[in-house]
Amino acid sequence: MSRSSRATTVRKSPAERSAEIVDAAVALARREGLSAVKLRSVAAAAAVAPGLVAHYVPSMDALVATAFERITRAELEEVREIVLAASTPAGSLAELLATVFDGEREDVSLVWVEAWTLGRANEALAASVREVMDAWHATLSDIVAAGAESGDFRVTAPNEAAWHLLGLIDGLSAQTLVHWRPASRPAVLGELVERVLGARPGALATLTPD
Amino acid sequence: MSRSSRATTVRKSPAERSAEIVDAAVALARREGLSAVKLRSVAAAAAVAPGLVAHYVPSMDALVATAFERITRAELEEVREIVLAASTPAGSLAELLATVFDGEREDVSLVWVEAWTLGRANEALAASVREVMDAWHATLSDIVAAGAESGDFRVTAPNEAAWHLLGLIDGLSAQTLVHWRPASRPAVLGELVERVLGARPGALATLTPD
DNA sequence: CGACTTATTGATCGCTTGATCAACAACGAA
DNA sequence: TTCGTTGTTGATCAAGCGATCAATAAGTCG
Repeated sequence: MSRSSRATTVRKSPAERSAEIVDAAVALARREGLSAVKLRSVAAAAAVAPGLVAHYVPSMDALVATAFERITRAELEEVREIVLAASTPAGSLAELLATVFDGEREDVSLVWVEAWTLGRANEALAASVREVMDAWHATLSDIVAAGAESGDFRVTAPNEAAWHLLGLIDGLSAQTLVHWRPASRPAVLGELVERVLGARPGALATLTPD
Repeated sequence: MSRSSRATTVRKSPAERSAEIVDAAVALARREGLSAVKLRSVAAAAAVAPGLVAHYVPSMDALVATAFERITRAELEEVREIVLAASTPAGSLAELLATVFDGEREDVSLVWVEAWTLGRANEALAASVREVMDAWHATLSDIVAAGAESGDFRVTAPNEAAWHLLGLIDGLSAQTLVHWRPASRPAVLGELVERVLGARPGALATLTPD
């Protein structure tokens, strides 16, 4: 009864353990937000002593930035694949909006909104935020430009329209985060976006599957 | 040399002192954000002992919620007055957008974005957020509805269009907060909003004074 | 099997937070 | 002036944070 605890510890390779810790941080951030990524909570999630987390990570700020990057990059990649599967720019955009507003992305929305404020005290995070936002804008810009070229969209400034769309996506996501809006109404949203882009009415109608 | 300090304290009426403390919290939140509203920082800002802040306020969460409400209500009131001064719905909206995106509202944007996340752990704040968002939507909805009735706007769902506009405002504000976008380009923004509302091209042209 | 390397532990430090409370003193009343 | 009310102070508590580091033990190698 003297040497009570000290749960049988297993030694892993630094690479493996490091990956486990980052994975735990990512999972934690996805579940409870970036602000839940603490030294001790990550350690608990990775079933590891607090000191080990600090040992494998330069700082908690860096770990938070890494978690943000992993989560948001994965989301963007997912959306990109869906977009590429569509045959027309209008179809791409319809699928993109349907995906982003499918109501199952509150976790990622929370990560985004937290990142905007935490970035003020975490330079690494701020840099990541700018990076991923940039990538989002590029994706949207490509779609809008393609639609402008094909004639599906009638826009004079595809670049600015992409900003507009990104702002709209961010803003509506944040709104749903506050649980204050029942749920974005995709049908009306599609109609409004059609107008923004000068698309043929109904071009984004796939936003309402049925 | 024993009874060294104890800066000559002046006694004020509870009402006056309470107001000073709230004012200090509001000023602090406006300057450094809601997350800077701490027991000790507010005390310092009000030139008062930490204990006195706790004495006049039920909890720091409540004080943060109060500061949020004061700041955002004041902004909305300011915008409302500007809107009422315009003679047409299009003019109202043009003035509203010009005001909101005049580039001098980063302080309020920060307060909003922080409130969205802090609200998750501060029920009083969350309630205030929903309240003021509701008030914003009502203001926008009134303008859109008036424009629809006068024929200036061609919208089928004024209520939804107001959501759209509010989301856009919130999203673009958050973007500028990250300092990642040079500055929203009002000219293009106006054009895009005209499309959303089915307004005559140039109807919101006052967005670019010159 | 014993010795060495090193992954891992967990107590610990220093700091910040919100909150509490006994002691103090400013001001008006008597 | 003296007394009592009460506005005010600042030390203090408990909790939580990131980070550090001596001690420990798991795995490997001779």
